[in-house]
Amino acid sequence: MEKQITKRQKDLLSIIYQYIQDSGYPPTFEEMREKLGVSSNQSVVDLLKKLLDGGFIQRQASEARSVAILPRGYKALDQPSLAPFLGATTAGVPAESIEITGQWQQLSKEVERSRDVFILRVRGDSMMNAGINDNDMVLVEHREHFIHKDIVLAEVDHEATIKRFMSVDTPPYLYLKPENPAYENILFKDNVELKGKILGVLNSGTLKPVK
Amino acid sequence: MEKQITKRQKDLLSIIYQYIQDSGYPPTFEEMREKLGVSSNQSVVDLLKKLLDGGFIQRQASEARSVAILPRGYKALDQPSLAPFLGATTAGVPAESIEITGQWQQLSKEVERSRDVFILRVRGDSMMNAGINDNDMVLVEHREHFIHKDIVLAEVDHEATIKRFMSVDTPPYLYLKPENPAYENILFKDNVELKGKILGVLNSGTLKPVK
DNA sequence: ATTGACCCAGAATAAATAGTCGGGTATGAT
DNA sequence: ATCATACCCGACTATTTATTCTGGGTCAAT
Repeated sequence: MEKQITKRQKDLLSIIYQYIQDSGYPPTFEEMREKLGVSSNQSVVDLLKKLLDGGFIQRQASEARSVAILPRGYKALDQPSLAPFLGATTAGVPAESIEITGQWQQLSKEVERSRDVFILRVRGDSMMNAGINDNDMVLVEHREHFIHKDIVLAEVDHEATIKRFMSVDTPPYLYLKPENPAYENILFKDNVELKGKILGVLNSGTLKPVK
Repeated sequence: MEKQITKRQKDLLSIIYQYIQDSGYPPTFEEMREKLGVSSNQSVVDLLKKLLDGGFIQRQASEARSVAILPRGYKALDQPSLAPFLGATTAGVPAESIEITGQWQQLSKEVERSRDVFILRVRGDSMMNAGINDNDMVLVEHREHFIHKDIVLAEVDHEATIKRFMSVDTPPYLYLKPENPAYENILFKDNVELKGKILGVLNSGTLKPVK
């Protein structure tokens, strides 16, 4: 059983989160102590230790303002994670043919928990029959699971590409299909990884869902 | 004429940006000095002063790791601005009826420079005939200028609301029109400010442009 | 009743960090 | 020529900040 966060730990975590939101950088021990409303910074030391052990935060010993909130910490706060996720998101997409131009991050817990979306610029015309053209910007959602006919961001031999995911009950069962007859299907081997689902195309101020 | 950023200043700005991306918090003078490849931290002091005067960064005197990059700094770097913009963006939208749930940020410089988009959750049904319903999430772009029939985010008496912007050549010339007969038109007086244009609705994983 | 998890007080110490002083060089404009 | 600007050097000081120490308290579970 995973260690649960306690009330007081959550207080501190929230203080750290708010401070970073407000100022752009983390608080000092003294500032945390003050906001916690205690008179000893030993309390801060103790609580930080717990948060650290619980995997809610990370920090560099002996370095000022070096605390950062980890994904688990954001989850404990029911807060969306913003900038800290950028690195993680883009790190998974070592694209040559696709240029990473931005990101968008999901938010409210009610609608779609753990939404994780980013934006790519498409290079190439392999999906033109699906309305995705060279130079288009597409909105991609990180996913683990896909269904038949999803348009997916795939990594083939460490090259990022966009194709339609096909799952049929005759051989070859699973393959990637370009929406352009000039290109060939791609069969699933261990060199194929699916990274996300294309939700829509962004162009000239409008957002068009893909089908 | 605005003060231009110099090569060396841009170097430092870039170092700060990268450091924050990597670690989640800003660097110390010493770290900046090292990355700049100089031997005196006076150099860092000088450069930071210039960046400060130029409006590229802000910081708290005598506080460790207190530097933050301002919008102008991001622009100088040709970088999209992420978290730092959240505060600025939301600050302009003191909404009661609309809950701010997130933001989406700027794309590539080539396509639409200075794009500035965020996400709201709609409260109320005054636009239901335009396909915008209670609880929907909408994508809003900050704008200064609007054309006839744009669906806009307006602030009326400091209350945020979404309506259709109407510009006709008979009185009352300019007004806001709800897409729901149960509501009344709103005429333009000095209590109305337009904040942005609604680009589309986000729901269950798809993005539907509004018309 | 005792233990351990959690939390707090008040201080002292050690280390990291920002800021200062008094220069120097090179470049381009007036 | 001299001035201003941008940038740099090296050593030093002042302040902020993290850490350690010594000693508590409560409360729930064993």
